[in-house]
Amino acid sequence: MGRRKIEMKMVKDSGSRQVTFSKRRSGLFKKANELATLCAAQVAIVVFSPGGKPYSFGHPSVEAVAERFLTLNLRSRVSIPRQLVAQPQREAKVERLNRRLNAILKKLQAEMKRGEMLDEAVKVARKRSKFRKPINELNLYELIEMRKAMGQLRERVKQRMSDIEASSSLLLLSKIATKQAESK
Amino acid sequence: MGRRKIEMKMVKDSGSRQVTFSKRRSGLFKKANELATLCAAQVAIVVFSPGGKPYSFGHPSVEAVAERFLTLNLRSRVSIPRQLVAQPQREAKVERLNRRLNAILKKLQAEMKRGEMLDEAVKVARKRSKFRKPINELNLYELIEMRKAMGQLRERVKQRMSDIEASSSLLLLSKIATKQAESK
DNA sequence: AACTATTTATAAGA
DNA sequence: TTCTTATAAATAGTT
Repeated sequence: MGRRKIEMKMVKDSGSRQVTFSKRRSGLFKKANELATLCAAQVAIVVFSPGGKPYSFGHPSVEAVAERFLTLNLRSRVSIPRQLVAQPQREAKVERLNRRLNAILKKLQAEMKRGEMLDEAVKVARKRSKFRKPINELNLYELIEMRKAMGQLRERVKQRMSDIEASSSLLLLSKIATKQAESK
Repeated sequence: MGRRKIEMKMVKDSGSRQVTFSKRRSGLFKKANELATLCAAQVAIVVFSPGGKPYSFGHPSVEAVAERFLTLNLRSRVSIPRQLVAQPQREAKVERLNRRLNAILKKLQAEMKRGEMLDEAVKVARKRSKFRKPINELNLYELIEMRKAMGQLRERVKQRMSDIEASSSLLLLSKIATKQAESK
């Protein structure tokens, strides 16, 4: 989009790279703003320049978009044939599965609450920093702690998901195996 | 940028809006990718469509942007003061988040239970098959449906998890950006 | 920061 | 959804 076509590789000259970054960053944010305006969409962007400076764009704000997932309206999109859904005749195994899933969800919930605690910690830290500028040691510590807890949270949630997946798959496999045995 | 210039206001027709969103979202992500490639920059984007569907772009990934930033900027010479980890001084906003989270988890749980309904359905089918051997059309159909529904359920849960991860990371990033701005 | 020759994105249409 | 194409917009190189 200019006098010449350029290769899609990192611009070598550091001066040009900075100029390109500046132009394209503002182009990107403009596009993001247009997308939000034209489509009533919410958009959040965070960019770090090659020099490590952070820039952000948010419509209505980065925080609002990030928090929106909490208000996502879950609709049931799985269509289950009516005749399959009927008969609420629960047996022992179903009950056990039910209890296990509930337990998992409780843990998930507890872990999510930890995430909120971090959010809160950051707010407290931000308030403190108003009285102790520039950024102080305490805030650095907090960031590190936050990062650690974030990572742990993510790992634990991933693990939980793989548990759920594994048990679902096993359940399905066992059913198929049973049906095959019956049909012989 | 097309056959005609358009006003920068929300596209009224919902169909056109969806088309515009789709095209511009991919354009935005392409631009983001170019920015990252040309400038060795790190970029993270989260977008919600007018219909509420979340989309994300990250280079190298939304999570990695957070990770690398913290690694580059924080020296490892710290021990974390205990008092930082928890100050349960809940504010109204945190409470709201908590309630939203609980609501979502309830829905997630409801979806999980739907998965269990399938389990039950298979048992019903199995009982039926005792009277109609070998395996009948209905059972095959049921199995196929079950497999499909299982897969969809799993995909949805995965998607939800990646939404949560992306949003968490963005939230963290925005906080860090704010903190840096404050410290200047 | 501005200026343009070009390239790229995309609105409308199929 | 995907493609085509006329046109608007972004931008690479220049001043």
